[in-house]
Amino acid sequence: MAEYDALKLDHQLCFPLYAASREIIKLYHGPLTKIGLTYTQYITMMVLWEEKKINVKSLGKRLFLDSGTLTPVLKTLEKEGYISRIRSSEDERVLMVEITREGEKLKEKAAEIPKEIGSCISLKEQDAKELYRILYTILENRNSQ
Amino acid sequence: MAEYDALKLDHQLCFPLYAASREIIKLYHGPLTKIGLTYTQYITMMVLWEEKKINVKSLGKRLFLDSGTLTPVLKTLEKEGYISRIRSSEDERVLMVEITREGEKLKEKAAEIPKEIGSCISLKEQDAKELYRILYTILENRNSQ
DNA sequence: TATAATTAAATTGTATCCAATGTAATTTAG
DNA sequence: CTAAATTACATTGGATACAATTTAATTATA
Repeated sequence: MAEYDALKLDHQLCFPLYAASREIIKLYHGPLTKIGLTYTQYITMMVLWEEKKINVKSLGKRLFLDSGTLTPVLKTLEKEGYISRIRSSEDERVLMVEITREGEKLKEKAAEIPKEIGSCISLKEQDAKELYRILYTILENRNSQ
Repeated sequence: MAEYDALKLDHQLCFPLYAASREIIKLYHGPLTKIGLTYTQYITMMVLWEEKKINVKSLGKRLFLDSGTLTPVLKTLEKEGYISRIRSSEDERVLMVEITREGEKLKEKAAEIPKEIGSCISLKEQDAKELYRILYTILENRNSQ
């Protein structure tokens, strides 16, 4: 009478999600160390390479991270010279984060990373697309709640 | 001439994986706090509810975690009385982790958690299956390298 | 308009993660 | 047999994550 046991690692969706996420992020360690970034700093810079200027709240919504995580990351990136942090004059509560010339230059160094990593993840084109689609349905659901 | 930019958050598979993973794990915080576990402790206990006894290396392979992460987690679980840690007599390097009576009892308290969480993740049955399958192809690929 | 409620960041405290290194036990080679 | 290599786990140090709280600014309301 082998009944179904929901408390098995293999029966949980959260676990492969958690494990695969960390495994993939580990792949970034080498390439990112070469350009002196951590993964969190990297995704933060990706938003800034795209937006140029953004406040902490919007950045947090984009990255699914709160100020508890972002504040120290942003302070480090500022110290490295890649961004500047300036309070908004219209609303002193708001902190604007803006990319610097140095930050822009860093993008060139990072240019090869996506390709480099992509070749390490052996997923069929169709599976990669499916994965991407399903993950975003989860995220959209979350961000709207 | 808007050329494709691989360095966009939306063009990376790693990011939704990382974000979705954390979002899902956050769902566990409430239910797990009620029974006094963290997420890492929870997945560790899941392996032990299944295996009863396992060494640190095998546990780490199962969870994709190394001793740097597991050692402190296991010490905490031992202090709570849910597991015991005993060196193997055949090979003194090996540490065996075994579930206790208290640890077994904890499983009853955790029994409702999977259902509770499942209802929070609004994924179609088919998508959940696909996600599961694709994540495991990534993990199997990793664990064999 | 005062006061209450809300909001945006920062801070605090706890628990990971993980790379790198250390240590002790065991195996392997010469 | 014995030095070298390997293995399993522990330790260390740095960087997150995140819940909870605090602080300061702004907005809403009585």
